[in-house]
Amino acid sequence: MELSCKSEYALLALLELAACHSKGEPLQIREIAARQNIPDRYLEQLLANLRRYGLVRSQRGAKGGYLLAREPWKISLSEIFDCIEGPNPPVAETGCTTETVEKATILEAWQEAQQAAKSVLQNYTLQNLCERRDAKQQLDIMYYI
Amino acid sequence: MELSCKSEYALLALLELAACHSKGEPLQIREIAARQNIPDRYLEQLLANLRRYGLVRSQRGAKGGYLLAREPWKISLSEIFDCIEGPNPPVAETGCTTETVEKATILEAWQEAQQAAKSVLQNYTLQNLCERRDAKQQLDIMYYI
DNA sequence: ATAAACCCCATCAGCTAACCGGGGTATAAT
DNA sequence: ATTATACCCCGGTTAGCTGATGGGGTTTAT
Repeated sequence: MELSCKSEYALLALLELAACHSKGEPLQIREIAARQNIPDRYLEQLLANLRRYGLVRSQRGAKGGYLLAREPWKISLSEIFDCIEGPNPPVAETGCTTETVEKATILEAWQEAQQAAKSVLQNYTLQNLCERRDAKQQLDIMYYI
Repeated sequence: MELSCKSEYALLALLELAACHSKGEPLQIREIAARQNIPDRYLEQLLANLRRYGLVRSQRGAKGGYLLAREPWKISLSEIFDCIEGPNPPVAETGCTTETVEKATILEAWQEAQQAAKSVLQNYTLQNLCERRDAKQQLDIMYYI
């Protein structure tokens, strides 16, 4: 399974917001886009989505921008993926009885695997990710010397 | 993550082949397609793929068809997904150094989650799947009575 | 020889991801 | 009040993928 560009953009943006979170001032789309090299008009859509799902909040007007809606340690990666990748509720009565026994069996195994992946993502918070990034950055500096 | 139609078809076909495996005679595409309600021309392509990757073997000519290349307990679901979903080697130098520290960090977490899913699928064999299907079928009969 | 079955290649419709653009609206600063 | 800033919403475009179909070959049992 590939990590979609979309999700990567969202994660990168949230990582930036998490870094600014302590100082309480909003960060602008254009600033985030510039720092992480993301097409800004596209990022706008993604952030709008994250806002609708309550992961970030926005401030309009001059000096506006985006902020995390919660502390970075209260946002799991699982939630983020659900927001971005998730708008697929039209499952429409799937799940009740999946036509044939074979299909049901296969689906069960598949979902078990997906649940395993989700569990991992539930245990990662934005905070964790920031810390890992910082650690990586330190390592890079060490190697440079 | 959605289970692709493609993968489901392949799994269904292999499930049929596994059921016939003990009697050693090949099973025809059209027969599999009919039993599992799969477009036969499409299934043909999928089986060809599975053959190239050595999961099944084919017998040409009259009375021909497909057989599992190995015993059902020696084929993991992970392998199957790799064959079907897997033809994505054009990663092209990705993985060496993923541009920015942030991207690398994100990718790491993502891959960790994917690995968790893969582990589940590695522990499932076609045999397991057959058994679970049989168990399910018994249950259905019980309920019917 | 013939028919059954696989083999290979090409094409197509429909969908989604990624992206771009236009015009509207709220807000801070002057 | 006016203006500049920045979010907001809605739509269109393009490339690539998925699921599917069609045509014409080759192998093999009978």
